[in-house]
Amino acid sequence: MPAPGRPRGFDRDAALRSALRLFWERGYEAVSISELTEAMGIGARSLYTAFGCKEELFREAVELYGCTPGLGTATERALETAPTARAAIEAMLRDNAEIYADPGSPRGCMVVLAATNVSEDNVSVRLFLEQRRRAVRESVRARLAAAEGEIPGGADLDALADYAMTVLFGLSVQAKDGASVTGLHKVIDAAMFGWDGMVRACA
Amino acid sequence: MPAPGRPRGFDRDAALRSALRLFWERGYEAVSISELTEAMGIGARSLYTAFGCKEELFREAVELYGCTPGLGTATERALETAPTARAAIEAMLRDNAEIYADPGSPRGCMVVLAATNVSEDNVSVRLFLEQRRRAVRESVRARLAAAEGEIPGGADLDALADYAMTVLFGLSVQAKDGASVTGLHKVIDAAMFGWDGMVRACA
DNA sequence: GTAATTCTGCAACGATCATTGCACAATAGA
DNA sequence: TCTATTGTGCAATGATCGTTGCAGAATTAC
Repeated sequence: MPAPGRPRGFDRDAALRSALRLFWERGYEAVSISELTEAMGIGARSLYTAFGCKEELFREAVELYGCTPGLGTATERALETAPTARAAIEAMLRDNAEIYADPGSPRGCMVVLAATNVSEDNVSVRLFLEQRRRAVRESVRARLAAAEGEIPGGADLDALADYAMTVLFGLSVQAKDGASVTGLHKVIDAAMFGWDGMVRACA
Repeated sequence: MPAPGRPRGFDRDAALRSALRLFWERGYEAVSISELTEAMGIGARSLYTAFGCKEELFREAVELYGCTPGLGTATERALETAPTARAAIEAMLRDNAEIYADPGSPRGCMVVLAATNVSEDNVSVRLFLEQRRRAVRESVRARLAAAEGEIPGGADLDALADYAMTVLFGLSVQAKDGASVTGLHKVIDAAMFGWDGMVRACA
């Protein structure tokens, strides 16, 4: 049963995907409504009717990024499926590295890079992504806390989680600067030595 | 001997410092000329007479950031004065961490954060900072190459340098998200285990 | 003094920003 | 067919963007 009124003349999901790519590539403020409408193939009026305003569109795009297989779900998936905490962290880093450096997509993580530079009017957008980053950190922290026996009791789980997140953040900048997938994997090789050393030191 | 013509009615260096802080805090495009003129205490016409245009002002601000003791010089200084490559990397990370989380300054590194989101018109600004980041990486790489005997011959200096830069980049994001100095130092504790493991693995 | 030079305040420039009012089109249910 | 509801194209909104022309002020060199 379709809703009453004139039906929408475009594919809302496809339009949102176009907006996602643009926001991901350049960030919130650096993308204008006119660029969005052109990329989405719709008029400004339709954009506002369908998505509310620019910020709501951005938030929807971020949500889509977060729940799209092969993009935002990689982290959660890695944390859930890996058999050990160490493997979970390594899988999170490596799977994301592949995504960050994928030649067919914007480089780096949208959640890390898409709202770094905002004016005073749009601080809320920056805080929105900051909160998403914090949520990822908490997922990582929770995975470490659930690793019975694997991590010695004296280990600083907060420090371990922050370390993993720091490397993850850094990978986004590296990818944006043009780093290759193999280069990122070598970085992760080193990073996992850091994990091992940290865990061993607290044994 | 002063130059002919009407003398400048403001302190150019002080005005540049004000612009630096603003650009550092929010980034290139998120700061408007009117905000700059207000912070610098001058009219728009004086800004353009003294600095040329917004991009030139930004570049000068970045140069100032780079050559200011306690800001951009920390990295170079750490690389030059530390007795070993390992100590150089650690000092670079720790000294920068102190700067990134300094409560009296904008959080994170200006070179890493100030031109992440730019429109198509200002790609040159992003590339300008990208080049500065690359230059830092080359300094790190050179310091590693100069560490005779300390690092085994089979070690991948590029990977080690990229790893150090990745952690350094990540620290900026962490600081921007509100991480404490002690939190950053704990991250660096873990990161240095990564260095040791990487070096030992290639022995 | 005069000329040359540089800086500054004012007021504007055209362009673009995100957003919306309005008339009309296109559907559903009655 | 009539009403209710929703989407769309057009054209505009006021605001702000970075930048500049111009007249006059302030200095040096002569």
